Amino acid sequence: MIRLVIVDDHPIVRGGLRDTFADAEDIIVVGEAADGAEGIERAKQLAADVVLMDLRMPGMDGVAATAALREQAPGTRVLILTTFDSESDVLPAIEAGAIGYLLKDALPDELTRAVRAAARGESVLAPTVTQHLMGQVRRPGAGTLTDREKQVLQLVANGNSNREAAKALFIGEASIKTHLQHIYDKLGARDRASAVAEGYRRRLLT
Amino acid sequence: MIRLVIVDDHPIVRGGLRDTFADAEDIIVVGEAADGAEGIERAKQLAADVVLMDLRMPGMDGVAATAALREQAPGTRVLILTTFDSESDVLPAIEAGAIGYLLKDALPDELTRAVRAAARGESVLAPTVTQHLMGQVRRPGAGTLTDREKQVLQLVANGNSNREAAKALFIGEASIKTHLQHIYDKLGARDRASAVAEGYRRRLLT
DNA sequence: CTCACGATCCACCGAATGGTGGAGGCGGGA
DNA sequence: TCCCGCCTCCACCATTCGGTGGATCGTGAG
Repeated sequence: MIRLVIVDDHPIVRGGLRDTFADAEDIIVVGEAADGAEGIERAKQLAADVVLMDLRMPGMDGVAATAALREQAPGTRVLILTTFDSESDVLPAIEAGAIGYLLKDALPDELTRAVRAAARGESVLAPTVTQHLMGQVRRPGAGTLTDREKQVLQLVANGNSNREAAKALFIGEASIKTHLQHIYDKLGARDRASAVAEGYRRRLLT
Repeated sequence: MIRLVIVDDHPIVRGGLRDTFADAEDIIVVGEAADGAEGIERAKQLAADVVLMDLRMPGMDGVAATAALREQAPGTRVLILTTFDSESDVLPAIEAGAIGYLLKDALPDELTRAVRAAARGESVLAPTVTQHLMGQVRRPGAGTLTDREKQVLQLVANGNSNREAAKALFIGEASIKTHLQHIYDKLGARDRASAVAEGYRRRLLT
């Protein structure tokens, strides 16, 4: 019998999931939670085998909760179930130790199979998620900005010219230009506008 | 008896909603659909009183479906139920003729009450949505980009130069520059980079 | 009909940007 | 210890961009 805990801030989604697993005889939903912190508590208390975790939640989000669970309850598998499959969501979740990543448009049947696979320690990924992962390994290192580069990009996003950004960081204009060149390389951007766009897509900017 | 149709592309959400309304004796879920076009069909066929509509769906989205329903079945009330409450989602939905706008973190009880209100022709808005609406009436016009301007901004965000954007839209480079000037004015941006940033913050860009 | 608005286009100018190819210093990990 | 990544800075140049002040045309609302 697989002991499952559902973590999602939407009551409606929790209801739908509970319903889905009602039909599976080998899966029992032992608990629910509406945010990450609560989810960790439930998973530990109830000795969950698998945690079905949403990523975007108020309070402690899914990534943080996943990482915490990996430490505090290494035997529990975390299966991400979310609406989004952007690179910026997938990678942190996998790094945090999620064993699988599904999208909410998954059919109930896929879901139960994924939970069983997760309980066995197997990885289940939605097809589009696989794409993102492959894209990532092909250019290792690329795509991660240094702290300084993030600062520069943020200043540029806020409408600062190179000169203004330089003053703000107490460095020369030339350095800003160099940082920007590196940012363009890493993000695959052609100019500051597309770099800012990529920054938002990858959630590097606010 | 209120005849309800549920339109959402996530089977899980549909299940949860069906469940929610199973307890309400005066509401009967007569149909479901996974996208806007299907939703319109169901609503017309089944003479729905209220349609519970998600905004973000593959194929025909919720806004387009809402607008179409207002024309083809004026007696049917459309109640938006979605995850997002950003200005760019709320306003088009209201303009398209939705009678209410709820978020998916609503409690089951709120949901049934909202459906009853919608059936009576009353407007129900989630509190945060009300904020957005109020914010909008205070500065009319400003902050809303025209379709063309959105296209231009998207192209710029994707790294196109003015010349490239012009070719893509089959117009002159001068027009791109004019559009950009208007975009800067409306968004309070100084250059294309900050305009793109504002575009993402206001969820005008993908 | 008239007005407002959106979309299209024009010219000119200074300033900013992007591209290239360097350079040195500094700190952490192999 | 040495190497690599990161941050800093330099010069030169073509291209692009932003600012300004116009203009015409079509459409839909009043």
